[in-house]
Amino acid sequence: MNIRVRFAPSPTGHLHIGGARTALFNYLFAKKSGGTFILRIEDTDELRSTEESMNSIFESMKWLGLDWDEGAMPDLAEKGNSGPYVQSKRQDAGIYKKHAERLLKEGMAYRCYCTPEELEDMRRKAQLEKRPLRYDGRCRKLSNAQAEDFERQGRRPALRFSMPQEGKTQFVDLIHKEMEFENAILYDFIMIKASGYPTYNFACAIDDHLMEISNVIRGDDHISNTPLQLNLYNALGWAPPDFAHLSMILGSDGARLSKRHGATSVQEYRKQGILAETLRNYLALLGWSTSDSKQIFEKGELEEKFDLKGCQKNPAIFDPVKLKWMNGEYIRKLSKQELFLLAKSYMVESGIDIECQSPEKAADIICLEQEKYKLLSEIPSMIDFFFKEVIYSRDAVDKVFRAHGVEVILNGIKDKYSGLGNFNEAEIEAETRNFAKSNGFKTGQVFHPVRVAVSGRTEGPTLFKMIERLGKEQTLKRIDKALELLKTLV
RNA sequence: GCCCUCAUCGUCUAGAGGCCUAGGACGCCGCCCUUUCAAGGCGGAGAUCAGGGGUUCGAAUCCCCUUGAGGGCGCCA
Repeated sequence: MNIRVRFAPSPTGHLHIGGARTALFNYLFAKKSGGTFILRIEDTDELRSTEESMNSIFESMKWLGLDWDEGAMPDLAEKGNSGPYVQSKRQDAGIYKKHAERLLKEGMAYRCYCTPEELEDMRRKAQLEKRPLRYDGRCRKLSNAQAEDFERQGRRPALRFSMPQEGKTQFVDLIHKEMEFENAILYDFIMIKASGYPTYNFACAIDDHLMEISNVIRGDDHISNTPLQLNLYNALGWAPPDFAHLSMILGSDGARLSKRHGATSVQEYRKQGILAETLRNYLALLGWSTSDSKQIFEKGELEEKFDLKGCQKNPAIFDPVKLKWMNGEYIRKLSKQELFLLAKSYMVESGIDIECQSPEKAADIICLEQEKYKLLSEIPSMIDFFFKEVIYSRDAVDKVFRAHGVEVILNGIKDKYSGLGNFNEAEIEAETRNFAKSNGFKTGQVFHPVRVAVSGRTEGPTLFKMIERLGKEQTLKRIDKALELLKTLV
């Protein structure tokens, strides 16, 4: 059998972490088995769906490298032979109506004239009487006269599926194994809303069948929808796909991941400077693992190793700290050129005039601190002093410049550096050490003030590499500036 | 309230009856390296496997109950 899987987001916002994880698992499952990965847009919520969200989802998917073989594409284009892949277009094509009418004709669906208010009352009453909150099926046996009466009142009916009231619905979930539901607790869900739009449970099942989806891999929150959809398949005489329900992703407090836990969309993490590779790797490990608990995967390795068998049944808490650690790992693996290209936009964004150095020089400077970066967004603040006027941090001044002998040291170093013909790392280091030794200073005693004088801070790249990159002119200028500052200290 | 699901270090997890005195990773602590901050190396603390009953010669692993957590019960998806 051909493996065909789909990711079916509804365009009501940006692609969030949970959705991205579902998309990734579907993608990996397809790649692993040489199957087809399909992107379907479920925009049957006519009030909340937006084209903007749809495009944002496309963009996040592309960025994550989750390229789909079939489905909706940007600019209203489509790819594949099972289209359209946007449900509103399928609705326009009459696809849902056709199958709904067949069920209606065969007596497996019925018109429901209940108003939202009536349904709300029904639920309230059930709540009060401690009964299950499901629809009581009152419109199932409406007489023609009653129906006509409602029609005359101007009520537009919704179409409900007639759920079997006895027996059980069973299926084998690829992750959870055997699942069983009493049909009596299932309910007559709405297939077609009064507006004519299909509901999720209806459109989803119809499309999965028509698109020949072999495996439905989705979040745990859909478990209770599965028996509903299974009964629909059954009524239609269709063979259902296999199901696999992924555990949820929770926030640090164990509650469902939401805004108050911090960034929740792929886009936000991208902005922070998480690499796409990092996010893929991290997300893959939320609810899935290999038997050796491998953490970092090489390019293409996830596609090769992914397996539904390694999926966890229990929910996973999203850990931003581990994400950051992993991002550092991936940043360290970047080539100089890759890092430079990635960092560039963050530099420009934070107002650094990157053009004041040659691209080679700028790349060189950025890579000086490569092993320290955890987020691309923190790069500018770590190396900005190479590109603009030095600013002495309060902290550094208090900690270093107030020590004895700083003035003597800076003056001495200034002299030494001025006389240097070859202003390179080795020469600078030799000269600096030499100065310390011949004047009876400990190396640290000299290094620290020099560091603060040229960079304005106590932490940074290897001192002599840093000074070489700064250049003779800048270095001397900054030592002078530090000397001026010293005079103002009391 | 009803239904469903889940339960191993703080967190992500390995574990499919004896290999478990429970392994790895993040984080934390210490040491080494070192001019700083990182990175790296080495080491450490951290889980009576939610609790209680069974089954078995033997259970983290199988069964039952309890508890806790999550999900669903929408003309949302």
